[in-house]
Amino acid sequence: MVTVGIKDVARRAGVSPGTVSNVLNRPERVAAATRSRVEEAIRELGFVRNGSASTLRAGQSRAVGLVVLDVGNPFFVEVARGVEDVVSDRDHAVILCNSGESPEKEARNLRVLAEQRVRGVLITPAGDDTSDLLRLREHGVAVVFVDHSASGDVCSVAVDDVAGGELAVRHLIEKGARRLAFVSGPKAIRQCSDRRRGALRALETSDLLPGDLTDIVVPEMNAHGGQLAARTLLDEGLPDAVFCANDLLALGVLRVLLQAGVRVPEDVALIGYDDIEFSSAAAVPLSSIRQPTYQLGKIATELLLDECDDPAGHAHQQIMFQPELVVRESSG
Amino acid sequence: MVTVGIKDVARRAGVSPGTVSNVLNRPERVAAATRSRVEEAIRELGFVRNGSASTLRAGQSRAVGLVVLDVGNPFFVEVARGVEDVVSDRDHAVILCNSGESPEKEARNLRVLAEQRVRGVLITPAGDDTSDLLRLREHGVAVVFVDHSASGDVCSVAVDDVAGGELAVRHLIEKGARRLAFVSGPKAIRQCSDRRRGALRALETSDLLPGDLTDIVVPEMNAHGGQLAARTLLDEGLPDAVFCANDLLALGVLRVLLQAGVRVPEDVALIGYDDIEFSSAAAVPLSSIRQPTYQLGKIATELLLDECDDPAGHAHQQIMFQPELVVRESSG
DNA sequence: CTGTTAGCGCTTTCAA
DNA sequence: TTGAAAGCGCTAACAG
Repeated sequence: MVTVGIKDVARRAGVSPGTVSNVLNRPERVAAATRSRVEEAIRELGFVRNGSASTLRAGQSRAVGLVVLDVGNPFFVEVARGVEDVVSDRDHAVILCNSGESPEKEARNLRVLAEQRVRGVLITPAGDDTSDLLRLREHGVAVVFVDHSASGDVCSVAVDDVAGGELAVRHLIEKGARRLAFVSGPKAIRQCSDRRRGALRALETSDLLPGDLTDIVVPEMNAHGGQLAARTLLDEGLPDAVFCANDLLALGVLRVLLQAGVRVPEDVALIGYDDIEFSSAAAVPLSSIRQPTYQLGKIATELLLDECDDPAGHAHQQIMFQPELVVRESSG
Repeated sequence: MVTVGIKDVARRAGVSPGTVSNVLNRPERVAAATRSRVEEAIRELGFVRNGSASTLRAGQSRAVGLVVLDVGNPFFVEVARGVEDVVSDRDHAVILCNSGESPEKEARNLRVLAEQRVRGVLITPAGDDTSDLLRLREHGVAVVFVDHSASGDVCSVAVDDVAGGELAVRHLIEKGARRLAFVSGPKAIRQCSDRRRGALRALETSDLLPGDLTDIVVPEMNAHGGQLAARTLLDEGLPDAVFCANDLLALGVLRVLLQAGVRVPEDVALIGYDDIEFSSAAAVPLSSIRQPTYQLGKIATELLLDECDDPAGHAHQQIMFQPELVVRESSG
């Protein structure tokens, strides 16, 4: 095992360690000839800068944390892509963490990120208690909420989920649905409660009553959760239409319904949320609510890094996008 | 911005910094009373250990790197789940990197991981030149190949892709296919070339000739690549059956074929690879080759951490799983 | 433009 | 069982 430090490089190039550090961090301050001598020594020796040492000395790293609810969900993968693109443009790294919708796992992830002294954290919170996050900020870690709208003194980039829920359910009602079901994950997840509120709002502007919407809550917002929900639906009597809080749930519901011989959309209309790529390729192409997913990640990261680069001159912003209805066969 | 160090904790608890460090790292060596006093001080002060400092001092971090070809591919997400489970059991962290099948991005990722002084790297290499990786090992970073079989002095966990390719194509031939196409990403990706070799082997054991298999190579192994391939197929004349190097490609092919009015499997039979969750829910449920994906990640990580914990007593292992044919409608 | 120097916060002998 | 002290490798003043 070889360990090459900045001193070894300095010796080899016949300069001081400080100069090597300058070549690494502020190359413009070093004479071209010296610089190339140092660069050659670095190459010859296979020197790799010790990130811990520079982070320790500089007081902060060149990494940001991204904490998502479910890495298995293509929605978050697309967000991550947006983050990654900006971050690597600015020569930083992303540490991707998965909270699996669990506040405990989220807290563990945040502890690790705090220990790593990341410059900032992009997070879709798993619960409604964001006090841990505010504590992070006191330690000098910037925070931006992703797919979650904040108030006042934090940046956030979100999509109007109430509007999205309303869009989905109004569409189902226009297609003739009178008895509806809403399939979602735990109510503590804001995306779920907001989309539900939107659904209720659509009911209000129709001749239906709140009681015409049945809630089915499952523990996880993935295809497995959807399958569970569909079985409940099958047991308790099918509604005219089902609105799922995301496409993964809808795909699971679709699968079980089709297996049971239920026709979609003839017997039951179905709509999901997020418009992930797989939805259009499903057994019955899935109607959904589309969000500017990549943009969410991209803009959130720009906000975060701007805040890190100039904390004083930074004004917190809350950005809210509008979602869009995509109609396909499942509700056509 | 608050900065609480180990010294502050020590002062508050009325002990020395060394004792605080012991509470953090070897609690059993500290008297119970002292320990709880220190723990209380930690809580009161909101102390978070500086990971850079401890990594610097200890010479290595408690993190491992995972470099995958495509985070957008559910196959790798499932691998990552296996990795994550083991790693968090052992109180380590994962730094997840995406090479996007590009050796350049891979090299950048490896540099970052080397700077972070990760204990080890789990990687599915993007090219066939693994010399960068061997260099990593000289710097004391353990390496385990995932979904890629190595020889002799490195650990690897893989699935027999030649056997898988053979399984897929033999099945298509048994179903009556005489003219076949193989859709894959760049040949430099080992998964592609191995699966193709398997396909040819199946041809050999039949009455078909190598010329009966047409190669369609697309730049990216995702749904978009599949769509491209399908258009080529449509232009150049359809074969009886299509074997895709992964399910994402197959899903893309399926979509374009169906849009063009081609019936699957009546006009063209189709089989993918990986058996990702979405495949069974596709417009025409997709036949595929199943691999023990989660196990791949889990076992690779165990091998890696064992090597890190006891480099001397560690014997390198190459583990090879056998894949399994899953027949669904698309080739039924 | 380059060298010297003083730590960043923590771990880890070694003594007490 | 606890304390004192010596760095880990690097950066950022400051001097030259």
